[in-house]
Amino acid sequence: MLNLPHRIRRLEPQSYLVREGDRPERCAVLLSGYAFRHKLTGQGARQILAINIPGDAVDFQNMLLEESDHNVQMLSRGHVAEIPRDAIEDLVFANAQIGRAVLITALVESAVFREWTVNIGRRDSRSRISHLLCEFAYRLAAQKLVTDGTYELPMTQEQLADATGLTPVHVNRVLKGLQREGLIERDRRIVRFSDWSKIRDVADFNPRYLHTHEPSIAFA
Amino acid sequence: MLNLPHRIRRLEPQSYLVREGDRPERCAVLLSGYAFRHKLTGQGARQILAINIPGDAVDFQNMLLEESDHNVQMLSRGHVAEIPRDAIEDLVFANAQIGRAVLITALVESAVFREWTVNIGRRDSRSRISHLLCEFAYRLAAQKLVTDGTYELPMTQEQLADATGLTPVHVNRVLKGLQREGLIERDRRIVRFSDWSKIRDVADFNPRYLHTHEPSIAFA
DNA sequence: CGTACGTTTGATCTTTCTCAATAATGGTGG
DNA sequence: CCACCATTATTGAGAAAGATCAAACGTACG
Repeated sequence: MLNLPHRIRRLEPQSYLVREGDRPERCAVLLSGYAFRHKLTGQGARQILAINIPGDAVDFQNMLLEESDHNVQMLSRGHVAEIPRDAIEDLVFANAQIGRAVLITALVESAVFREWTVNIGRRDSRSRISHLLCEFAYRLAAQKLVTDGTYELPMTQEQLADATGLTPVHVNRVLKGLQREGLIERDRRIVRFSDWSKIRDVADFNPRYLHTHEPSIAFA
Repeated sequence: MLNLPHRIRRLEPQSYLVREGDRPERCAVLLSGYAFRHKLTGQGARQILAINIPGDAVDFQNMLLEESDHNVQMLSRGHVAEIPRDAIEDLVFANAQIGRAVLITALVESAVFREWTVNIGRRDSRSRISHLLCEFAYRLAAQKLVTDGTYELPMTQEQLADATGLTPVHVNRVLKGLQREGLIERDRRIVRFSDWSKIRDVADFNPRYLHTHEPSIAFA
């Protein structure tokens, strides 16, 4: 895909890749750094919908539609390659191999949205936060971004709250609880699982929805 | 799409169209009746993820993946046309027009998943239930299934609860409340909005995420 | 080295859940 | 058509998870 014409851009934390209401004109591929999708309610509450990690194509979701229905913002500093909408569209519809790959990517992200709905709708705060930590670990591991069972979670507790439908205060209490129970270790934004099978059980985490072919080695 | 080889089936309420873990072998198009997607947690709680109405193709979401990550079940009696996976795949990748249409359909459903996450994560029970009622009305209206501002919502209060992340008891209290406030009228499963603009405001409902080109006449 | 942002903690309040009982409804077989 | 049964809806009382409010504490960076 990076054989297409593209432009590399360096982005600061909080900068917008997509704004709700925009007409999508390009698709960014995250080369480094993290991004997040979110939406605001009429009352100004924010719901974070997904976290994107390096390697993710950030705007298949909006690309073929007339206007974007949510925002995408950088979580950390990073780089993206921006490819014009037309170039991607031509490629996707000209080449069945690539078309299939793009469609599958979009469907897998859709599966992740569904799992988040389950997480927020039907798990208590402890499972809910653990689930987010597990998903993130698992996806990072697939990109070889986990070392010694340790990874960086570049989110503030307020962002974690907006991703899980909780308040920052409650997120803090739950994280401390998980720590007290010996399920996780934390230092700033660094997270380490003491025992993968325990946290996985607390989280009710089943990676089927990620549709990864081979289980990542770190978390079998 | 119905020019492809297909088989019409009549389905009873509660019958499964897709089970989590299945390898998708066909794609069903709903001709009549309603269906719903759902997932169960390890503790047996159910989260309903989406409602499908006549005209929806029920399994673009799983079709290209190795195994289904959620269940699809009939809500009411109805008919589906089942098209073999291979036939659809060939068509989608051979014909760019159709490929584009299928991709857009999948992306719009994805947008609906996102809005449900916002609804469950960041709206209180009153807005949340109202939002579901508004979305349903709006989508039905687009299919000309609303008459005199009245439509059938073929869901039990338990199903409404599983769709909104609430309990059936609370759903009941909220519905009664909306009724007492004069926002909705109900008779069995029939719902009528006394004043569309009022319920829309309570629901914080903005149809942008449905990506319908023309607003449905009933609810402009 | 101060200032803004993020984290932590305590006290209190509210929404929603849980448990339990009763009432209404719809479908079925006789 | 009617009586019966299972499912669904409704209501009340009490409990609990998580929210809110408020303050203090850390820490990173300019």
